[in-house]
Amino acid sequence: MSGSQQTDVFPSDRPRQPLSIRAWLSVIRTYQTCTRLLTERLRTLDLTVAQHETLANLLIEDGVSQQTLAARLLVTKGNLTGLLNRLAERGLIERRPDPSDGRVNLIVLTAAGRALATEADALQRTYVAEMVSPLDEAQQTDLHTMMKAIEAQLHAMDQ
Amino acid sequence: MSGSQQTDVFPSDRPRQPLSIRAWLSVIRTYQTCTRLLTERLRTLDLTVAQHETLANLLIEDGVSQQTLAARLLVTKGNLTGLLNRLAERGLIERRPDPSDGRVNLIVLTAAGRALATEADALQRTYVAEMVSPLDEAQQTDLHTMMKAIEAQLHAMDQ
DNA sequence: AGCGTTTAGTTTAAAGATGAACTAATTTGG
DNA sequence: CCAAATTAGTTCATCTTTAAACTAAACGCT
Repeated sequence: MSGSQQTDVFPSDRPRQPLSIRAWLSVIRTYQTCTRLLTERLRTLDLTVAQHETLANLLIEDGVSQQTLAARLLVTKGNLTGLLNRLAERGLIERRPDPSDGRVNLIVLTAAGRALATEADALQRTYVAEMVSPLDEAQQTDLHTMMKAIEAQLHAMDQ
Repeated sequence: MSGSQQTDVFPSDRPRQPLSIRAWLSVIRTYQTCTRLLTERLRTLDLTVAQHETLANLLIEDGVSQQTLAARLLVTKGNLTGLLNRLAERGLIERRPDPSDGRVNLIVLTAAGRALATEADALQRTYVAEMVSPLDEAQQTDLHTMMKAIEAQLHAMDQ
């Protein structure tokens, strides 16, 4: 699935569409292309994007409950159970009982998990920096601002 | 999964991170939030996002091969087989043999499929327009330009 | 004509994702 | 103090997705 296939790929931005749709479709396509390429690069570390995101999140702060982690990752708790099972099988994370609440698992990185997460994090930083390099600082700031505005609007729409 | 849960959700944009990472993380989060909300809305039409995207693409032009459709949707052909199976079971699309090439299925919308695709398309336009409304026209144009620049860079990186 | 390659589509195994139903532990109110 | 409600996590059915192996048809070339 490597090798540029922006072949005939059809005119998704035909002028017929309103500006808002064209703008957002470009976000969708770019996001998907970015994810696909990141997937390939993470394969060198034997990690999927979902696994990487989980580890990266734990690298910032571990020792949190599955609920908290699921909220941060924007995934369902059912999904997270399977994700953590696979990471635990590989010895990258551990579930520890919370002494103050018998229902809770506290999720922590193992040493191996922390090492791998650090590698993956470096890979991602390099990748994103390169990908975004055509934009100057002002544009990157604008992009961030605009996305925050849209996200706020989405939360407002989800009354 | 409705109801705003931008609860404690943790400081994903901590100043520690470089600007490029913060900017791109905001794209990821916004994309995911957008998808989640669109999923909810499409449920009123009994469509998943993947199904809607397939139908929307066929609405622009049908009578194309599965390969072509897969390339347009940025999904694998194996994925598309299952997707089309489910849409065909519901009578929304049809596979027609290509008289000029015995290997090819030409995918066409049925009348029901066209009607549903049209409804979903209207829903999506309204949704995206509302979501993007905090941005003025110039910003929407900038967003589109920036995404195209990043996408071009990604294709360059995928030598 | 015929052999080898390419191309179209299906199938499969594994991971990911959701929402709903379920179990177990904790909290809350009376 | 205890029944009811809430919360944490797992399990399940369903759908999405990928990569790889496979079948069948078409093409290319000598």
